[in-house]
Amino acid sequence: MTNAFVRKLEYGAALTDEDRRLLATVSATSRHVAARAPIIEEGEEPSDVHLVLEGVACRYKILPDGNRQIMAFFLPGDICDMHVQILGAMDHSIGTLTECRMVELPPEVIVELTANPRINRALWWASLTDEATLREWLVNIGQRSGIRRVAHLFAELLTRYQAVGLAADDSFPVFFTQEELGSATGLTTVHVNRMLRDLREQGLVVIEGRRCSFPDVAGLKRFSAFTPNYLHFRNPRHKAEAKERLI
Amino acid sequence: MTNAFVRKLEYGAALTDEDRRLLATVSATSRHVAARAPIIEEGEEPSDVHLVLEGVACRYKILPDGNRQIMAFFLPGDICDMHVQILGAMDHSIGTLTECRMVELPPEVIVELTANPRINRALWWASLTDEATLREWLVNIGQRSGIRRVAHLFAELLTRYQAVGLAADDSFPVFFTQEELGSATGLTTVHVNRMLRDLREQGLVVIEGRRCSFPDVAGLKRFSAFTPNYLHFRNPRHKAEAKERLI
DNA sequence: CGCGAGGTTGATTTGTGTCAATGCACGTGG
DNA sequence: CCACGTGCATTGACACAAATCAACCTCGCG
Repeated sequence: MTNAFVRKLEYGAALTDEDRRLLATVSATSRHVAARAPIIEEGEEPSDVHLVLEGVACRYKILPDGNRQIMAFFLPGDICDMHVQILGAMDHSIGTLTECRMVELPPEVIVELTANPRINRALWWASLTDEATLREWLVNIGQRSGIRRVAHLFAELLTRYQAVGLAADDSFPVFFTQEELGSATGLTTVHVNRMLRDLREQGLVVIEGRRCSFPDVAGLKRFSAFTPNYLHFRNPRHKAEAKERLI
Repeated sequence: MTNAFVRKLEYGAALTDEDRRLLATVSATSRHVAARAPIIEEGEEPSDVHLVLEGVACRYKILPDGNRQIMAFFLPGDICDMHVQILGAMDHSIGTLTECRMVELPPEVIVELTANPRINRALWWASLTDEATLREWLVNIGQRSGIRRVAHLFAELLTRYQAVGLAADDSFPVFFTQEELGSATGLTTVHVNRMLRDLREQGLVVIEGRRCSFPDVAGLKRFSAFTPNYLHFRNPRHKAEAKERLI
């Protein structure tokens, strides 16, 4: 009865069982999307809100010279384009990386969801953490060396996968090519390859089969100066209790 | 009776005279803030929403090694931290660059403003364009060479100053040091200095006295591949008319 | 008048990009 | 079932953009 979407929103508000049922209901009908398929493209006017239940999608822009910058990875539970319809034309594109199971929420459903104060708060929380993640990516690309950029991205991805219960063993699926990793970190494919070799030699990252695992998570986080505060994965019940204690 | 805040929100919704009066009223009481003064710091829990009427502030993060990444410039009319209170602790800091005239909007006023559907829409629009600007900064730092990064930033700043009626003559105040420009573009001070020299020699940027002006705006935009779509400065009245035509 | 913050310039180093070749795994069709 | 093609990973040689280090300049201001 639960899915990654519900599990993620738990961090945004203290949901009731009824809230969970509503969320499970609206995300019950999902469709399969092939790998590397477009979802919405720059210039289009979006109507439905998209949400990833399985697989990975991304937000990106393609420059005149053909280079692309990936601006976000959407893991299971993530909403791709909440609110963008207010702006009219899309200023970027969204597409899948792997095969995905996705949900399309029409405007009426969004209205229904936001009418519920706890769900509304949780959706807000999700939007705002997405933006905080974007800010951290800017810091990552703007200030860190290539190897630390890749390490930091991995630390973030692991933390996010764990938050929705999909990385209990400190590993997540290899949903990316090295070229895509480069597009996300502002590095070339060749350089990403070398940085991965260095990280492997340092015992921080192991890529085997279709899994990316981390034998020394603490070391990875230390090396990349990763602090999870920007992801705001604090249990909302604790928050509420903390507030009560103040009164 | 109008100020940069009202002028900016005009782009977000078709405001009525009454809306403008309300906006002017809530932003009537402003306070002076010194240059390089903190507004909110990472870790704090914000309550009021801050808004710049005159001068320039910025959003930034300081890394363990002391480097800082500037993630946004707040020009006159810009809101610094709408909605962040939902997340609890700030994951970044906000501070002034120049002397500023700022408004602090307490939660009750935000409630009053968002109760008005047009103003609510305009505030949403402002948040979403801020996020779009952040995305473009990521593209800028991730994909463009140093000189184009600086040029693109200038093209954006000029466009934004013009949108609030403060750059009729294709120039805006020099609100930054070269070090700050470097923190915003992910370059060192020394390199920013050289890029500015190159831009001057190419006739694209002139910095004289306290003004930064652009003798060849079209050339600047072409050189930096600047397209203003992500700023979403389309007059909402045109949008409404365009929709009517479709019906 | 002298000090300090910010700007400018040169010499040198280094991280990352570019170009090019090779390897490897996997799927497909003969 | 093998041969081939294709997409992705890997490696080396080299080029270049940007960082670093260091000195000096300029100008506003106490």
